[in-house]
Amino acid sequence: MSDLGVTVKKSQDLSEWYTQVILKSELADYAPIKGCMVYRELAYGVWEKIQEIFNSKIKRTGHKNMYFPLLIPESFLKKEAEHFAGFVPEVAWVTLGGDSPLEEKLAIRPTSETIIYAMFSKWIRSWRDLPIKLNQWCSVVRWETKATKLFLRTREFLWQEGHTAHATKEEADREVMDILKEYRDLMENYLAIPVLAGKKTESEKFAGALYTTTLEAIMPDGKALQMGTSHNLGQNFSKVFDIKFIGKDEAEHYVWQTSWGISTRLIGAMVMTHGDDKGLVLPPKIAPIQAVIVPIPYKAAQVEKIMAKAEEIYSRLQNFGISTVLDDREEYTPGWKFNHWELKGIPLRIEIGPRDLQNGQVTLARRDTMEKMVVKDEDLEKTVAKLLEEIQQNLFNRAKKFLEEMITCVKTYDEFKKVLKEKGGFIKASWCLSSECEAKIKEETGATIRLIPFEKEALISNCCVYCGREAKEIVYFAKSY
RNA sequence: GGGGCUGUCGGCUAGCCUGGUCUAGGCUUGGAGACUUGGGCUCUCUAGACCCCGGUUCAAAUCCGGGCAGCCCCA
Repeated sequence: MSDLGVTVKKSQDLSEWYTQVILKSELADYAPIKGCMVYRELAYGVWEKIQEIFNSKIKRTGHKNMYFPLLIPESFLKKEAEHFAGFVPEVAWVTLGGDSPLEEKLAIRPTSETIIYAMFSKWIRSWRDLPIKLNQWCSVVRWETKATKLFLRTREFLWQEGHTAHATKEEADREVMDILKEYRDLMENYLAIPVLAGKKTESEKFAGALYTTTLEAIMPDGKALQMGTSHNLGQNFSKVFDIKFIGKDEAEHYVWQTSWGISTRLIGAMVMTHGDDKGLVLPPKIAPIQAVIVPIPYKAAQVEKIMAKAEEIYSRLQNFGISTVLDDREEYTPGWKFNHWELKGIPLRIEIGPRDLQNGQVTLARRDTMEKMVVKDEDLEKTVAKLLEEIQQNLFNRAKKFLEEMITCVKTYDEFKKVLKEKGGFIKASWCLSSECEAKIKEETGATIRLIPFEKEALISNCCVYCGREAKEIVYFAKSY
């Protein structure tokens, strides 16, 4: 095999495999600026799909898209102390305008709470102005010092940040959970990545939040990946930004706020979860191209007839709502094209050659199982649609099975360390709620509490896995990206 | 945060240790053409590189220092 394709096995060296798959499939590339990347048409196409799906979800529930400035005055960022402390180590600053120093330096947004809430205080007067539910699609900058990992750790990345203001805590609580549910639907039913849902601990919550909820996935190397978070900000920001309204009771109240986000990280998770030794595998519902038609034009056979058939199939599938490409390039052989589209993860390949033409059939090959099959010409649309659904389901089922296998219950700290070292994945254990135990475990093993599950489960042990004192909660530990 | 490794045509690499015949070799890719086409065909012609800055030296891809970029391991 030439090095056009991926030269390492996914199971051998996940990190090298991951980088190669992304570069060689032309999903993305390194930019000539440290820590920055280029989202090429395939990655951006996937991102547009995510935008399309999520936009339609939040528009149904009355959220509006807006756009706020890239630059945030330092004084805004400083207003909420915990928030500032959490973000300042990785903020990039603008200090010059042309040659002259600015009077107040400006942060390139690491997140937009402060600039948005400065506007909220101007816009909100009465209970009739509530709730405000808005969202923005933008990029943010966080000055990471650790090694770049395409999609997972870059200094600039694309995301969506939602911000809402409500009259009551209960309403904000509901919003946090509603969004988390939509995130989960996007991840599981579109990206085909199963997730665990829960609450973050005090030390892992968003800087400035009352509490943070999270969705966590597991990667093939047993490390967890945070897929999305939804925060209840309480009144922490409304108090410092003075966001007040006159309630029905004619008294002044501070609003209750939420914020939530998902990023292009999801694309990295998708690559790792579904990809194989041949390259990317895109779930059909998120694939910018769902099917590719490769004609097999033997010269002895009637090339024109084969090409005409290929074009006919192309129109039929497009009309049926299946995003299709006809690869009619003459300079590449069919074998070359097979490899090419497999590397790019296109879920379904359709071959049409002399044999198919003669028998009134077409040949289909699925990307997830590499299975080839023949289908009667008249059944094409129906079969293709059905196969795409099957592929979608199969990818999810496969990933779900893996997630379940990667959850291990432990009772003792020795077991904990052994499982973490030998198997990885999520480790379910009892915990006493003390942040000292949490910090010690992190220090000694590198594992953090990824989440406290929403559904209360019976304690595995009555004792905290670290200190042995009375346990209060079941939590999921893991090493993470 | 700490430690280690790497940087040569678009991609993968040879050369570096031991400075000079390096006018930098190969494979692949790109371009032109021919021949092919059910799993990365074959052939001919052609294009293309020493990461940047400085130092040592008669002489630097090669040695030294710094920068930039990437990767890995540990915390």
